Amino acid sequence: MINDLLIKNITKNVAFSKTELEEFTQLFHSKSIKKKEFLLTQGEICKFEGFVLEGCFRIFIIDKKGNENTLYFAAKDWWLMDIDSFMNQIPSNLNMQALEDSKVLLINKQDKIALYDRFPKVEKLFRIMSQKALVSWQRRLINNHSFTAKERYLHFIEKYPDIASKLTDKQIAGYLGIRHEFLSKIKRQS
Amino acid sequence: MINDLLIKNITKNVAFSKTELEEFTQLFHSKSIKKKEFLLTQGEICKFEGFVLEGCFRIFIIDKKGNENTLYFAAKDWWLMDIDSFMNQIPSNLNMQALEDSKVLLINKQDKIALYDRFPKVEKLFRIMSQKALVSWQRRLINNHSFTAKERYLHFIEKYPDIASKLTDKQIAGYLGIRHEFLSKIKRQS
DNA sequence: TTTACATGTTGAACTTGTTCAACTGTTTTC
DNA sequence: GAAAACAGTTGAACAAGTTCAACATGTAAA
Repeated sequence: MINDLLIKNITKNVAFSKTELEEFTQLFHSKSIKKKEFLLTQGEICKFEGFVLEGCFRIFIIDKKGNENTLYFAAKDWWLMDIDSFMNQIPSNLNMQALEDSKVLLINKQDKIALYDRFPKVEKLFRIMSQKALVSWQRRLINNHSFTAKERYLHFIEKYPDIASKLTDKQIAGYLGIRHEFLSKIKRQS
Repeated sequence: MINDLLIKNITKNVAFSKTELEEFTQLFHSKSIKKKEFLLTQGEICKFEGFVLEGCFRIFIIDKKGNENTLYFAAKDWWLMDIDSFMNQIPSNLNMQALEDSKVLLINKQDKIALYDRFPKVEKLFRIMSQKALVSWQRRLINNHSFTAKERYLHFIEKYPDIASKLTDKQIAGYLGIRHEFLSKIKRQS
C-alpha cells in the first residue's frame, strides 16, 4: 500500500488506531514531481504539508548575494513544508526542488485543520515532530559555530551518505554554508 | 497577579477559558534565581519547562574547544527548556545561567503530561510555539550563512536592544559565533 | 554527434575571523 | 581598600574561507 511509509512514520511518534490511520491518510493525495522540477518556488504561498514517498528534494533560499542556501534535504520518509508560509498564508521564501524523479503525499490547509480538530492526537504528533526538529536545528547551528567547513563536510557525508551521493558538490556546499570552490579544495586535502 | 504574564503569553497563541487558565497556571511554581546562578547545568537531567517572569537567562553549550556557545537568551516573557533532555530524560548539554536576579515559573514533567492529557489545546499551544520557534531557528541558520559577523552584530543589537544592553561583549560574541576579540575589532570600525 | 551549458578544479590575491600575548579598565571579593 | 579576577582593547602573525578568472570535464539537448 502506498501509505505504509506514512503510517510507519507517524506511528513512530504517536499511536493511532487502524480507523484513525485510514481517516488520516485519506486526506493526503499523492503527487509526482520530475527531476529538477519544483514543488514550491519563492513568492508562492505554500498550500501544503508534504511527506516524501520516493526521491529527494532540496529546500533552499536564494539570499541577497544570490547564493543558494540550502536549509535541508528531504529524502524518502521525511516531511517538507514551509511552516511560516503555510501557517500564515504568506508568500514563501523557499524553493523545493526535486533532485530526482520523486513522489510526495500532500495535505492542504483545510484538511490539516480538519485533522487537528478531529483528532487531538494529531496536535500531539506535530508537536512532537516539531520539537524533535527544533533540537536538530539547534544542534546544527552549534555545529556551524564550533566546527570548520571541513569537519562539517566530513560529518555530513558520514551521517547522510545516501543523500550525499545524490548531490552535486555545489548543493553540498550550499548546505554547509560555503562556496563550492572551497569545498573542492577541502576534498583535495582529505 | 503573578501569572498574568504567562496567561498573556499563552493566550497569544491559543484561546483558553478562565477556569482552564487557572488549572493551567496552578501547575507552575515560581522560583527565584540570583544573578550568575544556574537554573540548569550540563550533565543534569532537565526536569522542568520554564517561563521567565523577570530577569534574563543565557542558554549556552561549552563545545569541544572550550568555547561558550550561546544558543539563545531568554528574557521576560520567553520560554526556556532543554526539550531533548526534558522529553527523553537524558542528561542535558545545556547551561542556563541568570544574567541578573531573575524569577521563573516552572512546570515538571508529570504535571506537563497531565496538562497535555487534560487539555488537548495545550498540545496545540506547544505545537504552535514549537513551529514558530522552528521558523526562527531556520532564519538564524540562514543569517549565519549569508551575513558577516559585523552584519549579524548590528542586526542583533537592533532587534534585541534590551537584551543586548544586559550582556557583556563576550556573551554577545558567543551568540554570534565569533571570538570576543574580533567583536571588539568590529565595534571599533562601526 | 556536435553544441551548449553545468559542474568541478586550480591558483593567486584578497577578506574575514582566530590566536596569542600584552596591556588597561572594572568589578568582585576578602 | 587592596588584591584578585574578569571584561575589553589592541597588534601582529596566522588560518579559514572568498572571489575571480581560467581551464577541464561531464552531461543534457538539438
